[in-house]
Amino acid sequence: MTHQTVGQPGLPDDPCANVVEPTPSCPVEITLAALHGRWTTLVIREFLHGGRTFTELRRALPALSDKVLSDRLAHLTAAGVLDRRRESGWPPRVHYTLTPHGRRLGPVLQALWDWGTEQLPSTETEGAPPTRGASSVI
Amino acid sequence: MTHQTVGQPGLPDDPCANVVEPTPSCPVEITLAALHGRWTTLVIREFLHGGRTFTELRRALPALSDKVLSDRLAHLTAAGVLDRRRESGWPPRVHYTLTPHGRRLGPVLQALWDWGTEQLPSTETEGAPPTRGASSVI
DNA sequence: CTGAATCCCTGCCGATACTG
DNA sequence: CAGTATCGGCAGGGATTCAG
Repeated sequence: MTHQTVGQPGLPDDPCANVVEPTPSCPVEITLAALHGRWTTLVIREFLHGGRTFTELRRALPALSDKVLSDRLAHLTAAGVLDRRRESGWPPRVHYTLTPHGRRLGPVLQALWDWGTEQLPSTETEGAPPTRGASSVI
Repeated sequence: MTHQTVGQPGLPDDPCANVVEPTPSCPVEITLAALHGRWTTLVIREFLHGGRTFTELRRALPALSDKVLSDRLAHLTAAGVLDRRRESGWPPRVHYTLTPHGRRLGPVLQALWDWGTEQLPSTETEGAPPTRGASSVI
């Protein structure tokens, strides 16, 4: 996405901050691409609690089909978020863990969470009913 | 998405942190929904530099079609990110600005940017070539 | 000037069935 | 056990055209 936030120092004049169309090389796009797809963030959440095997994930997320779970794991592995390790022995098991890079998604998800829990301040036009608060989850 | 990051205090046992399927009421989903869609983050970037009119945005992002720009503005307005104000006079112009809520997307985009610029550390299995660094933007 | 309506096309998601 | 192959449905995105 090629942004730079308000007055924030640190990314003063990155050339990417001026692109005029979506490009996969933009850092914001890279991150959004890593998080892209339904279920992806829920899968990552599971890993923030520790390593998991395919079956453990399937039990943790029963509504997620094998195919999509497989897709997500492959995608996250390719993105450098997960580390895939075949355990020797029988039955064959594959153990996934967050890479150090993947672990640093924690603050990113925290930022997403924080914004999502924020009340919509009634500063838009009138007084928006505060029914969209953070209290009613699921 | 119903996460809670690693050991981070602040969201200790939010009920949403345990959902087993994607739900629109999860804070992470709310934020990702606000950012959802191609061009969306680029549009937000424009607003981090100040208010804009439809035409100004069209000039800033020439490759963005009118329809999609219109869609994005409507979507961001509905999400409480933008404030839409019809300017009286002729020709009719509409001025958009970030709401306070929308302005707080700055840190979120910063977090996304930061993760995207991070080097993939060669700690995954072997030595991954650092060809995916943050240096080559657009 | 600022969109809304329409059409087509592509890519994602889910379900099912099959393999090392 | 841990995936891959295939298919269908549906929503997103782009181009074009029309309206307030």
